[in-house]
Amino acid sequence: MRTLKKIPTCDICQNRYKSIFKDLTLDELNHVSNDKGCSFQKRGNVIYHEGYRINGFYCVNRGVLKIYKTGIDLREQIVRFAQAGDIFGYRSVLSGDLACTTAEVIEDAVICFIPSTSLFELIKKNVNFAIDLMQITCRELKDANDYLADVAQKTVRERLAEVLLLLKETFKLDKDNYIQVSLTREELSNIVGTATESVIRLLSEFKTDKIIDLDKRRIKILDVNKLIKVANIYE
Amino acid sequence: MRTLKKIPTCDICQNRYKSIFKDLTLDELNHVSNDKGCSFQKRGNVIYHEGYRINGFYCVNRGVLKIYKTGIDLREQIVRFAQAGDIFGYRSVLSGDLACTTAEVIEDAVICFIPSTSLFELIKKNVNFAIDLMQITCRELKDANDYLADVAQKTVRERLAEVLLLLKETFKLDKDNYIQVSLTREELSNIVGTATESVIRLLSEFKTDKIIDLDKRRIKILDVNKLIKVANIYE
DNA sequence: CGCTAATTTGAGTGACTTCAAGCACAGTGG
DNA sequence: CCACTGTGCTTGAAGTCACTCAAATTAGCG
Repeated sequence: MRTLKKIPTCDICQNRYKSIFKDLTLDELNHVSNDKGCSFQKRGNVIYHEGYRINGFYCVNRGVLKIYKTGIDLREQIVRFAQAGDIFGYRSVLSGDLACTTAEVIEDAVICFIPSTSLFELIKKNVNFAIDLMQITCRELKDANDYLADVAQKTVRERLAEVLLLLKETFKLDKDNYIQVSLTREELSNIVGTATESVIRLLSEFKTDKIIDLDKRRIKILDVNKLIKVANIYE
Repeated sequence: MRTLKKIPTCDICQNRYKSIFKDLTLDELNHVSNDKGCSFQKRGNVIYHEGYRINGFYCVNRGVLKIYKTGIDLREQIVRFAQAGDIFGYRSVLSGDLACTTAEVIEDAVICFIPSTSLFELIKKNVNFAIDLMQITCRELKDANDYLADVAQKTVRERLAEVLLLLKETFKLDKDNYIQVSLTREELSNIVGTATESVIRLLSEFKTDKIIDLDKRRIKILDVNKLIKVANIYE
């Protein structure tokens, strides 16, 4: 961890208009900018730990984090990712209880910290901000419920296929059409909710079936429709 | 469904102070009371269907509902219950998209309907209401994430034990210490995320082990500590 | 009407199958 | 050299299917 000397101010932040701060006035935005802290964080760094109190929330300037719960036998269950423009840690601040997840950097990141007082001020001052915040929470809630039903009902094979599609949507593709995120097989298994070996086996099956292509940790989806079929998704 | 002639007004509602409306002024409350509709609903009635648009949210005056998602093969996944004082359907209203769950009555209920315009008015007028609403959403989000990790990592046996403990907390006990809710084995399996037969088998195992007692659909927890052990819960 | 008969619904059991976890171990590469 | 990936093998948990039994609903009908 390294506190940045040159803190990226919010008004010129690239993520401004796709972030929760999009509806702030310039004045409100500058307030946030003044109140916030900012740091550089390397892969593996933990921003906050499950069970600890946090007195503010975080906004990702760049980089990627995994947000996970620690289950039985210390096994991680990844519940979501956070990348440029995303906020995390706000749930604990809003509900005033301890962090129920851990946030860990998986791609070197620059992360801003906004104290909870600023958050509540914004909610009070700017109703559109409050509604935006609710919508983010609601979106997360919907995703969580959707995924809950999947995990409870689908096979590991179906879930892995679905997770690959989800990763594709979340992280977009690089120039070679590989999904732009580097996850270990274990991390993948911690999203799907299965054993690492199962992920390895299924991935190589998918590769044999020409559904995906693998290059180390990089994954390219060759046949989206087949993958959708395997994932058992209609709609 | 039957529209009630005598609508229970919010100001004298028994659930007022444990509901989302606890921080409203009397004036605001009367506004809600004027805008709302109210109906009597029998077991089996569906209040709204997954995939449909709803232009308001619901508040339970009395009775119990299950809120579920429909997964593959039309199998239900119950994500939560709603009972006296609880609101439901608000997520779709806030995020402005289609209902992602179905709400069905499992114990004859009286349900009020508050149009979305009233909801947004309240958010704009009363910041404490807005914060309360956020906290409810956050609580639901936490529960969903917690349960996601469980379903992904725990065995059916552990999950059933956990669900029984959850039901005990949610529905309290009657005079004979039975959990005050009547669920079919299939509904139980739709919470746990397993086959009906598995629930039946495990329940009778728990009974043999003197952990619970069964009387038709009624369930009594005889040994909470044992159940906690089976559920693999520390903390 | 009241009283069976017929049908449906839910609970429970047993036999069988399969998915996926777990373990042990062998590469591989940063 | 350690963390990660990959493979083979075994085993057990849990799903599926097929069925019985009991209770509750509905239909039939004298």
